Amino acid sequence: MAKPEIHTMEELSAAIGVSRPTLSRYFQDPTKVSKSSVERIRRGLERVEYIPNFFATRMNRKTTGMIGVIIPYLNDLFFTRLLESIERAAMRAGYTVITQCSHSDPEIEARAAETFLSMNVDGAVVAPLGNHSDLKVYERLNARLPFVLMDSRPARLSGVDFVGTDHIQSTGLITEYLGRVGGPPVFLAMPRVNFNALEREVAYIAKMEELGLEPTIIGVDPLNAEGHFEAHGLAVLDRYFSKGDFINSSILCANDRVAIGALRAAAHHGLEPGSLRRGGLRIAGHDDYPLSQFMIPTLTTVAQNVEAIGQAAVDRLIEKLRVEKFQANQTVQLMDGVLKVRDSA
Amino acid sequence: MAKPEIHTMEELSAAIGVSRPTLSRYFQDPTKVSKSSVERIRRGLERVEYIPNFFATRMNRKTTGMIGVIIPYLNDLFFTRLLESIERAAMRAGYTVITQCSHSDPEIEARAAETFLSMNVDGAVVAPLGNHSDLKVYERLNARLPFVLMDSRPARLSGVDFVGTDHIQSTGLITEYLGRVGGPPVFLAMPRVNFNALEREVAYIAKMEELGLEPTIIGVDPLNAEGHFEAHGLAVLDRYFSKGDFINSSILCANDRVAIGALRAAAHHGLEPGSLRRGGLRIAGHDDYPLSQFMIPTLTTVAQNVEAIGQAAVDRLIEKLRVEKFQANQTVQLMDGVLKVRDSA
DNA sequence: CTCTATTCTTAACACGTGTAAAAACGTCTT
DNA sequence: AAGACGTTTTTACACGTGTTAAGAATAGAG
Repeated sequence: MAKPEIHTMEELSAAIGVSRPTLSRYFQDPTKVSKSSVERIRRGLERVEYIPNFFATRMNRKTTGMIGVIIPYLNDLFFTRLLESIERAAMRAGYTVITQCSHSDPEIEARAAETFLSMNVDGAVVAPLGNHSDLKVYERLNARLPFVLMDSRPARLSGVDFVGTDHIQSTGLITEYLGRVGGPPVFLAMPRVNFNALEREVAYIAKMEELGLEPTIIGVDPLNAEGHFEAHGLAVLDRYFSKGDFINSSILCANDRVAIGALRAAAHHGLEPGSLRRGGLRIAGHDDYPLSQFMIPTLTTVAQNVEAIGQAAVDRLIEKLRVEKFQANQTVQLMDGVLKVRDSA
Repeated sequence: MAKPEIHTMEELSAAIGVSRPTLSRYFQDPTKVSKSSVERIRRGLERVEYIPNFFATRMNRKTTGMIGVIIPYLNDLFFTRLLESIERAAMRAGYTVITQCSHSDPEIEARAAETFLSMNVDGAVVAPLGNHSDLKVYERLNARLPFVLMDSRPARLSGVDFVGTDHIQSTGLITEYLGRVGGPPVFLAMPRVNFNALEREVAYIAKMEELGLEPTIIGVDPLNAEGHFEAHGLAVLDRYFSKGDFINSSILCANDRVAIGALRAAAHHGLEPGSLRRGGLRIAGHDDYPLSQFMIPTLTTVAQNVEAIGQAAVDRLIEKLRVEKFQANQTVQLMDGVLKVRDSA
């Protein structure tokens, strides 16, 4: 049962009687070798245990066929969906994805970038950490690799390609909806862990002013550690609801995870947010988090087109690494959000 | 501003006046080099852009310092928590984690295993895909690497280390609790995507028989594609509730995601699951999914000790790769679940 | 100042595969 | 049978770093 283990192409060449360069070509692209040889090699490999050494192959090829992806954290289904869509798109294009998670730590993010450089990845896609991440890391990657930022965009960074949601549009859309069907919406901010947090605040204010309404923002000061969005939404609204504030308001949460905390706060105070009764409490979110449709009540939100963002990021990356050094001008792709009207607002 | 880019140690050696072998030792372990040289190298590296080539270093070292991790899917916070705890544990021990996601596809899982072998990872931790995954993949990894399975354990696989939750204990715990505070619990199964699905069913039946109660299992036939646990729970209970079945039962869901769907089904039918009223509908889950505490009502469940499982898996792996070929006997570590009594049951 | 221990440099080979050039082989056409 | 063409083999060098052996340089102790 135990096939003999073979560790080098040289040995394999001796074992199955095909020259090493032919084997090398076979493993890179079987069509580069005549059918008769392919057959001989196939049969040989069945009798023997051999895998080409990953490092040795990558070291000598001009292209490694790998793209590096960095996401800020894993415990968020939004990012895992994004990651999945990127992996699928990359797989379709024949690339291998190496994922690194920065765990909300700029140092880890910087180290991951170095790893990508030292691995000669063909390109890199990064979802930035946030305000406290080191912009030099992105500039460095952008200067040395085909590089695309996604999801959230540092304000003070120029010349870097970006793919994400148009928050002016998406946040404006739901702000307008809330203003139309209920009272003027209040914005429940999220901890400013990334640049989208602020972008959505700004978009909300702009839309409110356009509608001639007075913007109100609550929950800016983070009460919790980063990344605990639900706990943040719960804590902020629990305080307000305890004082009787906002119990009849339309509340637009900066994202669905905050909104889930908000729904919990409402339930805790016996409030039933919903669009049915005019004038009552309404709660809405942003992102269309996978669980939002199962919340009680189901959560009204704006869906980000995650699949399109992942696909576009990979497409743009591949476009860049094809033209090699032509350094085309900066591309910024902003996808529209889609309103998902459910029961909560 | 732009430092000169240096691509090899040879060039670096010439540029900063330190011999190549000394540089090699410096990058592997700076303490292997005298303080004066360390200082000279440090200063040199500040004036120059250089990163050792990842592949060339890994190819020649006997140990790569990498451990491979395979998880079945990303869009589940249970697995991302597990992954995070493994990454933390590995980082503490000085190892780099390479993650691959099998996307519920045995072929991708097998390919990931091959990749790990060809990368000469020092060890591998795998959360199995499920019934349809190829056991030979695990046997192969186990024969060639320090290897640990986690989370879910194939029944017909021997001699492989395992770390996971003791489902007899955990499921027994909540079954007993439900039986004590309410009517005899019904078990809402989950699609049998992994071995835990069946283990929990069996554990439920065993405990029920121990308690002298009649076990009832519903939702075994999956109505949905794999991985859509919430939709499964919702669909199954929606059917039953529509007919008036189980509306006053204690329902133990195979995991929290199923339970979230179950809560949604209850809400849809105007039912309010909870422990307050005797004799009414109760819903409980398993896992302590991160969002369970924010559900409406908050979800009663059994917490898996994810942090301990990740840590134990890494510990065991490191233990194995220290003793190298001593092939110690099989180790099976089962962690206890902890009851989390909340509002839903 | 010499002796010894440490650390460094030099030189060389190793790892496993990519790749190029030239020679050898096979098959098909004429 | 000769020629043309495509494929394979042979041979050799390349990639960037690990690693070793021998000798040179340096430091500290006496």
